[in-house]
Amino acid sequence: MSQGNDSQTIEKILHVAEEHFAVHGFFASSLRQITRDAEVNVAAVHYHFGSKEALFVAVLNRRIVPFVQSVLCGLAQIQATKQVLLAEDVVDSFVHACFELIQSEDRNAALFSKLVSRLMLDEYRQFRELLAAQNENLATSLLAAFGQILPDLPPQAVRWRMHLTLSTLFNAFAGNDVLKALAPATVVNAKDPLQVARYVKPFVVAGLKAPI
Amino acid sequence: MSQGNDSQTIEKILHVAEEHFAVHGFFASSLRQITRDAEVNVAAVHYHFGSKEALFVAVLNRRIVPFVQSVLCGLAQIQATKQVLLAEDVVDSFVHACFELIQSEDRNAALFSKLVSRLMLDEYRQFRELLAAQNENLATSLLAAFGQILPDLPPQAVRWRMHLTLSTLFNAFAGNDVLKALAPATVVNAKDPLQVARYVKPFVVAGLKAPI
DNA sequence: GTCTATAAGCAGATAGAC
DNA sequence: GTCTATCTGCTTATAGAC
Repeated sequence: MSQGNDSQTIEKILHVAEEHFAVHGFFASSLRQITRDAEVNVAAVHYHFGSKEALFVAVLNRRIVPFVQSVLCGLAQIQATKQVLLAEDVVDSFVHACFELIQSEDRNAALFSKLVSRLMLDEYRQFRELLAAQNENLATSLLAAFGQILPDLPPQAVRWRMHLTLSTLFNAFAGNDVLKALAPATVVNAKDPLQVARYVKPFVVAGLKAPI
Repeated sequence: MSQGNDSQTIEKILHVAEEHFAVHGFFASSLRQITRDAEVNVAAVHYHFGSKEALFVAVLNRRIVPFVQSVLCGLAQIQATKQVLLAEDVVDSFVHACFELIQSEDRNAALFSKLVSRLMLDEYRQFRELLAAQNENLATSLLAAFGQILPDLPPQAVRWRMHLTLSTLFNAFAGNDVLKALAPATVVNAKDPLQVARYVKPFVVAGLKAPI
């Protein structure tokens, strides 16, 4: 019990760092700005986490475990009550997991999608390896589920449908907006998760069930 | 005619900078690395472009103008021969424009999708404004085209379908791969544009035509 | 137009007092 | 566990010789 109020410090750092990493990315975020906003000392990051990279991994790991569990639980529940798994079911369990993050008390939990979008885009190899190690379960279970809902497609096509579905969902919930880059006048409200869910669900479900 | 071989220098800088910005992002790229790889002097960037930000804008502008023209020409051609515009037509004209970049002599042209993906994700406000000014034509024409192929949907839903379609297409051609982040074993070959086109086209066409 | 040298600042990381 | 002070290195940008 030799610790002081370090858990507060750790939480404050994780909270602010998550925001900075999600909004500005890993390289554009600086520990100095993060610790200033979190109102902790600069040295605290190195004391508690060891390095900037280790802090980034900690930020990701805090969200990914509950997220994966949420998706897998949702899938298991549906599979227990239904005999035939539908495309809608898989998409719903994923969307539901996103909403659990969004409606969490910790409002920054909603930034998880944006962090995952960054992992897709950037060349964070060292981080990917860490994540991949933790998520073989999710990928295996999801792939099995996608195989069930698309029994007529060859394995390669099933993987592509899964890839496109997850990319589209993560990017949609990340609140990214192409139209904003192309023409601000025609913008949609990509930041509102209720809107996102309403419009993205029919889109990916239809994409999943598309004929070959 | 007082210029020496400056056009070569400018081209070399643009070429290497595009690669660095697309792969590592704006902030993680440094002018020193870019000029080292381009085998030009560090000061050349400031002499020819003025600043790192101005270089980034120049890199984007070099691709966006021909891309927009390509999409709009494709659309106009289809509209000239057909009376009824289909979802497939709009997707095809977009995919075709991506392929023109990919099959260009300048192999780095293919990185354009990755750059746009970054613009969606990152908070490059100053760059967005510059791009938006140049692309009102594209957005207006595309929105009209999407309205034609989805006559039964309310305007809000049409904007969302367009948003989801363009996001999915740009991200797909960017070669990003969620599965790689989640589980390397189940990976698809997201870097091969032929594969991308083959699997993304039916996906987004079905998403576009989804019932409400 | 190209180059060197240098300015001015911020980054991550660490040592050591308290 | 917290803090200050500092080290080392890299960044963008510029001034001025050639």
